[in-house]
Amino acid sequence: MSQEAASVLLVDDHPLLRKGLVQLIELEDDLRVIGEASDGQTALEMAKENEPDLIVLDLNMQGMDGLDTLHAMRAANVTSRIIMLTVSDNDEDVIRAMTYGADGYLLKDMDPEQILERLKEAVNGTMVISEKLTHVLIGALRKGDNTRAQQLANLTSREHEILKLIAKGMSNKLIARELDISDGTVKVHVKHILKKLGLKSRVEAAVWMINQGR
Amino acid sequence: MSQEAASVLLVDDHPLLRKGLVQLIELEDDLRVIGEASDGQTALEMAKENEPDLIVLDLNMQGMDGLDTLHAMRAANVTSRIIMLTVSDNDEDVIRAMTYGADGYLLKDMDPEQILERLKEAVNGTMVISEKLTHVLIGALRKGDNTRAQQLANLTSREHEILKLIAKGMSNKLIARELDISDGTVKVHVKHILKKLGLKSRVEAAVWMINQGR
DNA sequence: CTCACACTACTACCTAAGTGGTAGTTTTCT
DNA sequence: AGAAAACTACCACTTAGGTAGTAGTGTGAG
Repeated sequence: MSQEAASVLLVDDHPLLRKGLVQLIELEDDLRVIGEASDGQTALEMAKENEPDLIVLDLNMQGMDGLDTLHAMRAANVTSRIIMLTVSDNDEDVIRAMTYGADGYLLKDMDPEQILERLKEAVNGTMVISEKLTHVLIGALRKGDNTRAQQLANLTSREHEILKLIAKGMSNKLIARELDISDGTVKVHVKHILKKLGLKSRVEAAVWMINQGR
Repeated sequence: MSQEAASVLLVDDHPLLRKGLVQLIELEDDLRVIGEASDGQTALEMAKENEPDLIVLDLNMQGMDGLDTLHAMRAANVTSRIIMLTVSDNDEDVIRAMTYGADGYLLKDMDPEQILERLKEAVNGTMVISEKLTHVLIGALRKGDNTRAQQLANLTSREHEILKLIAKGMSNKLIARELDISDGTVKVHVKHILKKLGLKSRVEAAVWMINQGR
């Protein structure tokens, strides 16, 4: 597939982890790190400019998180292969990442050798997922009735936004002020959120969000 | 201080991060990695056997977490310098780590060069703390009145019990049933909890508990 | 023993949260 | 263009949550 080394962009807000990845990747002649970013914005810019063959994207970043960044990149027609790398084996995250157009999802606690191998596979066009996570996808593909991930996926972006604020402990009034809408409207959204998630109160929603979401 | 290189034990459940650290440390002649562990148990055993000069300990590990490991090591009379390394700049964690006998507390999002420098300082006996975190300690040292950790310690066992149930998303009525008391009484406890923690609602309490507690 | 505190319970009151319905506007999909 | 869904807003209503004060019981410290 490649006469020359594939270009790789690393995105992670932990310099230490980037360091580990760089070292790992540079062992491989087929891969060459052409850039590093520690946040979503710069990652997006670099991706648009350089169109690397492969982007390794951390899910848990401050500010614009990994999913947002992924979303933004695909919206900006970045065609690079994008692999999510994360500590979390959270169901929601995996499924969202895949629906947002990720080409793979790897866990940081994998063996470095395995990670490297998967990255090479990814460049060659294979979908790569940690073994731990394949069952999640299988579950998600079972006719859409009760998967939590689907429940969450069914939330509108507004609802999701509000759910995140609830998970910060904010009251309807505060949320209303934050989003510049009436608190009655917030109540409507909260009602829908609770219904869609099958929960009984904002407290349950907050707990659910903190445990599942991010 | 040292004719020969100081021995270092790395403890982190992310191989990738360990890789980054190893590379970083091996740049330095003064430091030599003599072991790696991915969990608390083996870390403890290795620490007891080898008594390394320095132990770099991740806070967020599965199973026995970093604080537990630290605690266990000190209980086993491990005299090595122990530096906590973590993503979290959480107040509780910092204070707990220091009271449990950590010699330093560094954040993973620091510059690798800085981290390395701090590790060397630590070997030479200096207390090292990320700058971001010094203010936390200052706050904690201000006559013991308002530290979060102490606030939590000030909760009665009943209040703590109820706080945990709130953090599961339970309503006053459910909690009352669970504890076999009236829901009015639960309200009283909740009021006290909110007052002691300086929070405004059970939702904030739930969020706080989930984030701080464990 | 006495004092302090935790735990319990109750009343009364007020605010926040959640439900149900209607309805106008914008966005998105077809 | 037209249908469907999202977002907004309002009203009316019920329930849950939080505050304030009083008070009885039990327990542990001094």
